[in-house]
Amino acid sequence: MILSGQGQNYNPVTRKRVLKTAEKLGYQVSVNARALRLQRSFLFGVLLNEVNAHLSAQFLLGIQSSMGSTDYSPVVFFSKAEVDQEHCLGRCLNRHVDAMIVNCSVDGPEQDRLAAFAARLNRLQIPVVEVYGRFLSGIPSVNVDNAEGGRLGTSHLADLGHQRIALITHERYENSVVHLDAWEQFRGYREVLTARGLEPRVITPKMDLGNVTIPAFVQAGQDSLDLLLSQPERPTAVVCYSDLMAYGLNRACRERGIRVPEDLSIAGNYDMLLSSVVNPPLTTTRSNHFEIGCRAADSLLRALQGETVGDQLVAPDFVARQSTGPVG
Amino acid sequence: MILSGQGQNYNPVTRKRVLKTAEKLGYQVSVNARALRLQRSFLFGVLLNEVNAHLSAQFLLGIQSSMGSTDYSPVVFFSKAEVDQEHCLGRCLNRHVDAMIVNCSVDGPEQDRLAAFAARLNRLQIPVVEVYGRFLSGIPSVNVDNAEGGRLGTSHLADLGHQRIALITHERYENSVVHLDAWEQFRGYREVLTARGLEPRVITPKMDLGNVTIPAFVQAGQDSLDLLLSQPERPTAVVCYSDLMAYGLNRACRERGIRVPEDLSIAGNYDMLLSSVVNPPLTTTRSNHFEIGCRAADSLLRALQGETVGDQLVAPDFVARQSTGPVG
DNA sequence: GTGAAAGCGCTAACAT
DNA sequence: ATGTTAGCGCTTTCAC
Repeated sequence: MILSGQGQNYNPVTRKRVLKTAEKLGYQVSVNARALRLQRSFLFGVLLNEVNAHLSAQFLLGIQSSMGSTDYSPVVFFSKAEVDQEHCLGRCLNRHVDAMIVNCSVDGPEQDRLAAFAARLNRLQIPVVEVYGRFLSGIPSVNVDNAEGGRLGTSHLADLGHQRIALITHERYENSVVHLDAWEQFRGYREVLTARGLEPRVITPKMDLGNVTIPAFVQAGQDSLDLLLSQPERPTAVVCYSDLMAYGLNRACRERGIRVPEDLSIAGNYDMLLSSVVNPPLTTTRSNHFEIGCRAADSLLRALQGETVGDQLVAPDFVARQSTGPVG
Repeated sequence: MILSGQGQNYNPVTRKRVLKTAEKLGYQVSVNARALRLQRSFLFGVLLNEVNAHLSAQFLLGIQSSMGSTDYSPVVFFSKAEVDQEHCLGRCLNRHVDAMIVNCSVDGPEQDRLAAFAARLNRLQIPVVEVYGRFLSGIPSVNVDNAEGGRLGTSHLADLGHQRIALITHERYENSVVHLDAWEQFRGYREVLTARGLEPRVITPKMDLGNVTIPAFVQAGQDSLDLLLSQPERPTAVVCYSDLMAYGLNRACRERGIRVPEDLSIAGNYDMLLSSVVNPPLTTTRSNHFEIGCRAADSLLRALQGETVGDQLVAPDFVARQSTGPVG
C-alpha cells in the first residue's frame, strides 16, 4: 500500500499521515517477509580468504558502497583453508544468497578441487564473481592488473635512466596458472624493457612455494642480493614481485653497505603498512581495494538485472617513495 | 515433519527414504521462511571499524567458529567514520538482526554522540556486545587485557635484570576514557615495577592525538629517543605502548649507534607483521583475535538463551623475540 | 483511489 | 505415529 514504495498515486494527505505515524512507531519493513514473498534473500555471500585479510576492510567498504541504497546486505565468511571454503559456501547457500563474491586461493596445485568448486558455483544459477584470482573457469572476475603493476615500476626505473633493471620474483612465475599474478607482472616488466631495447633479467631466489609464509618472502628478498651481485653486469635497479621481497633485499643491502637508492634502486609491488615505514620508504604500486570491492558488487547488481558481465581489471597506482633514484 | 529436526519419533524406514529424496533434490530448508515464522532473522550484525582492519579476519573467523553449527550468519559492515557507524547500524536493524557485535572508535572526545549511540543500542531489545573498547555504557564488552599486556613486557624486562625500565606512551594515557587502553597498560606496567621496588618512568613524546596516523606513531617512537637519553639516569630498557612506537625507537637507536638489545632493550605491544620482520625482530605482546571473536559471538549466543553476560577480558600472549636482552 | 485476499515456506498446535 | 491447518509480514492481483 502506501508504505510499499509507489505511494505516488495516493491521497497526499493520507499518505503523509501514514508515513508520519509509521516513523513515530519506528516501523521498519521486514526484509524477511519481503524476501520470502519475492523469493530472494537480499543477501550477498562474500567468501574471503584469510591470506587477504589485510585488504578485506577496504574491499568490504567498496562492496558496501556499491550496495549503497539497495536492500542488499553482505554475509561475510572468511576461510582459512580450502575445505573451509566449501563449508562457507554451504552456509551461504543455506541462506539462499542472491549472489556471491568469492576469493579463492591455492596452497598447492589442486586443480581438481578448484574445478569441482567452479562447477558447483556454475550450477548455482545465481550471479557469482571471483576476485583476486582467476581460478574458477566460467566465472567472471575482478582482478588487479598485475601487468600494469609490472609496467609501472619498470617504466619509472627506466625513466630514471636505469639500463640494467632486474626483476626479482619467485621460481614458478613462468606461465603458471597458480601464480598468474607473477606471470602477468613479469610480462608487464618485459614489455617495458623490450619496448626500450633493454634486456630482461629475472632473478629467482629459492623458496618453498608449497608453504609460503611472510618471513619466507623477506628471506627470499634477502637471499636475492647474492644472486644479484653475482650477475655478470650488475643491475643498478630492481623491481620486486612484492614489497616483502623488496624489504628483505633492502635489509640485505644495508647489511652489506650497499646504499639504497644511490647504489641500487629498489621498487616493490603491493604496498603495505611496512613499506611506508621502513628506511628508506619503498617505492611501490598499490591497488585500490575499495574500487575492486565496488566493481565486484556492481557486477553482481548488474548481473541480477540480467546483464552479462565480463572480466574486469583494476590498474594499480604508482607510489613514489625514496627507495628509487636516478642511476648514478 | 520429518525434515524439521526431531524426526526421531518417525518410522525409521519412511524417514530414511524422505531424507534421501530430499538430499537428492538438493533440498535446503529456507532459513528465510523459518525466520519469518519464528520472528527472528538468524542474522548477527557485525559493525567493524576500519582502523581495526588488520585484525578483522581473525576476529571474524572467531565469530564464525562460535556460530559453528548454529543457523546464524554474520552480516558484516565496516565503518570509516562515526557517521557511517549510525548508518551501518541502520542497515543491520533494517535486516532485523537478532544480535549485534559492535566495535566503536573515537577520533575525538565525542562523548555525546557515543552516549546517544549507546542509548540507541540499549533500546534495541536485542543482545549487543562491544569489542575492542568500552565506550558504550550499559553494553557488555569483550576486550584485550591491556593491563596484562603492560605487565607481561615489564616483568620480562625486570626478569632480565633491568632496573630502570621506562614506558613510552602517548601524552593522554593518564586516566583517559578515550585512551583507556593506554591507561590500563600503564597500570600494568606500574604494578610490576612497584611490586619489585622499581620506579616508573613515563616518557610521552609529543604527537597529534586528534589525527593519529601510522607514521605519526613511528615518528613519536623515534622522537622518544631524545627524551630517553636526556633522563638523569638513562633507562636500560623500555616498554612501548605499541609496536609502531617500538619500531620508531629502534630505528632511531640504529641511527645513533645505540645497539638493540645490548645497549637498550625494547619491548612493544600489539604484535603486527612489521614486528617479526624488522631488525632485530621485536619482543612484544599479541592478542588472540580469533578468541576475542569467539567470545563475543558466544556471549551473544548465551544472551539469546536468556543468560546475562558480563564483561570479558582476554589476556594477550607474550612474544619473545630479539629486541630485548639481559641488562649489560 | 482503496481494500481484500492469496500465497511465499516454514513451524507449532491441533486433529486424527 | 502421521496429517492438517493457521499464520508470520510482505507483494501482487483482483475486486470494489
